[in-house]
Amino acid sequence: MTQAHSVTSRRKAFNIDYERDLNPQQLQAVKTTEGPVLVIAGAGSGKTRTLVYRVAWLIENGIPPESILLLTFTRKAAATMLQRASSLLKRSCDQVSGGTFHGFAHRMLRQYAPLVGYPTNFTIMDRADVLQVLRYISNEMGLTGTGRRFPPKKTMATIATRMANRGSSLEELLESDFSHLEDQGHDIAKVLSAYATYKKEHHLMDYDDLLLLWRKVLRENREVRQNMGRKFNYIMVDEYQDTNPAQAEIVRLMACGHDNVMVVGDDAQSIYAFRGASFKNILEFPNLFTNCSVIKLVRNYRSTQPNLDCTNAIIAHAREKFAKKLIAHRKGGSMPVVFRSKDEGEQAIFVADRIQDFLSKGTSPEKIAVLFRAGFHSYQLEAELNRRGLAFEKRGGIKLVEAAHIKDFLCLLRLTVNPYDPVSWTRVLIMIEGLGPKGINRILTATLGEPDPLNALRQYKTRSRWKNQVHGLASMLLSLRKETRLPKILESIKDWICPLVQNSYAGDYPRRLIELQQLCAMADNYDDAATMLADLALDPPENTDTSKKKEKKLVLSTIHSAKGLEWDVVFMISLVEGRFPASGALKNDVDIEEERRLFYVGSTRARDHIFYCFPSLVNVSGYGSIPADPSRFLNEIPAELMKPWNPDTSRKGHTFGGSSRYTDDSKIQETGTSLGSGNKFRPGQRVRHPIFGPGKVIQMINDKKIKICFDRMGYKTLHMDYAKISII
DNA sequence: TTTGCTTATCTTTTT
DNA sequence: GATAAGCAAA
Repeated sequence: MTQAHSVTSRRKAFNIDYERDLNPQQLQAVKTTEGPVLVIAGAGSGKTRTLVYRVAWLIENGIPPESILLLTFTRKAAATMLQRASSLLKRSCDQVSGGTFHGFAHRMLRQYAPLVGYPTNFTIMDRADVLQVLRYISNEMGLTGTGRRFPPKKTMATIATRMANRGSSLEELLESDFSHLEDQGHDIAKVLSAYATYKKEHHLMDYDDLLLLWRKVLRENREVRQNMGRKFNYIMVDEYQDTNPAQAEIVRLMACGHDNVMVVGDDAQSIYAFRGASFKNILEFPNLFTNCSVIKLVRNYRSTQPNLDCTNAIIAHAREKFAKKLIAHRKGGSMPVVFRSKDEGEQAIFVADRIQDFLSKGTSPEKIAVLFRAGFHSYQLEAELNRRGLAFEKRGGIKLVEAAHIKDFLCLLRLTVNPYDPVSWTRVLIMIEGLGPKGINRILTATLGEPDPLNALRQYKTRSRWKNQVHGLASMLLSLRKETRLPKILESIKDWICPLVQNSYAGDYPRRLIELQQLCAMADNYDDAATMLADLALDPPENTDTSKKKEKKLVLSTIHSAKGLEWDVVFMISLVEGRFPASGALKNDVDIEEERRLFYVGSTRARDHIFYCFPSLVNVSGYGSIPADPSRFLNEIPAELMKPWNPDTSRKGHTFGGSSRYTDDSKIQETGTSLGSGNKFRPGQRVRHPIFGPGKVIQMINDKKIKICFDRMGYKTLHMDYAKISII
């Protein structure tokens, strides 16, 4: 190794007892001084602990903290680990670099972007911005008029991001994932290329650009690589199973010259395929780094054996065999509970009842979590909890920065960094009364092409009534050019925007004002606007409910946002086909496999108690209550490994009966079919199914059976007594 | 041209 | 149950 630091000097200086706190495998990982290491760590196996101790160990042995880089899935995860390391060492670990791939890439690009033809004053577009730009471009190209069925902008965004993250070509991608769009490939390609040009012209980057451009810098500049290699001697990556090929290559390039890379992850917990990640990446690691040592952590310190028996059963059904069986370190434990409810309302009541049980028995609220597949699955439960006055914190829901007035504010701030950003201009200008899309378009075409858009706007000639306001805006932004103190900048922006916010959100102006003040208060943590904006875009704070009390709350979370966390009590709700596995995943096996891993991730979050809940009827908007089958994943767990909720103590009636599996007896027939049995359907007709979405009738097989080709799922034969099919 | 109103649509998951 | 698109009126 080239840049080794002496590792023998100051042993035992801090008296951490590694042997006592870690098992032999963890110890081996912690004490590896050089070369690549792959740590395959099962759920609850103490991988965070391993990383924390490794940071401590390296520092204790004389490795300068600033030469350690810790990449994690969220910024918070990095911060937590460094905090724990600090308390072990009894000294600050602040100098250790930590954060997310995107955040790190952003930091680097602010320095190196010119090497790939970008200015350093670029701004980051969030997802909503991307959608807006894509819509704008499709409109400009005349692809969205009535009668033309161009893929919705969401699909376009998905196509773009998958191409970027997987590194596949448009043709490959359309063939594999979007076969119904193949004949529109030409138009899609045109939009995508216009999108790329647009971003470059206006100094904008989306999330994927951060990664790809940073990779490009590394690929093309030997000096930068060597710099990185010298600067960061030890690189650690957590949740490596959720990285994509681009990120893997970035790691490879940054480890230039020393190969001191340790990646930690669990192939069975890979749940970000939609973002280009694949569990195969983690298995590829030894090919990327030769002489890589592989360490496996299989002992589970979190859960009890009855719980792990279930999770082992779930993952045993995976097509790819993850040769890992979790063995509980803790003794005892109770069996997972299954509860069938009549509908979602009853499910909410059940969960709320149980939560109150636990609370009254002394469990503190922050040790309880309710997990679900998608954000909206918890709506009914949220209502029920509110009714009972139980405070909760929802993760993976609407973020503070997604609120309209916050966005307005941030767009204004973005303009101080990048005055070429039309997305922000549009958002800001539309606030001015009397100024609409057409007017804005005229302004932007006249000013954005100029070398100095702000001055151009200051001198923009018009006789419209909004003239003064627009000029005032330009003057305000111009005056901020000389201001380097971030708090002052935010203050000016707030002064400008407050009257307008008051105007357009008259009802809850006070609340919004408080949130804006909170935002301004965040300025203390940052040196400049660009850093603050990047941080907010890449790691948005959850909506803090404006009550600044640090009250301990129970958690409602999507499973994705629950990654890496644990609770004493976990409820998994709405475990029915179409919800979990999600309807969009029913079409192919690969997606089902990912759903299964997701189910596995959810189940392994529980320390002591887990409740699997499923309603017999689910609400699908526009269709009312429709019958739903229990999730296939529940059926994959042998019945004897779970116990039904004891009907005696539950409210009444609707618990599932006896030992029978949750199959067809559950089909509850509500109000019959939507359209009766008459031959209302004809081949060629466009129809819609509440779960499968839109499709085309292929054939009426007989009175009761119909064959439909769904846009998203392909061919299905449905029974008309059960399926609620409507004409569109 | 803007704005206000009505109607349709659709809900994975996230850096 | 939010939000975008579509249409009529100011």
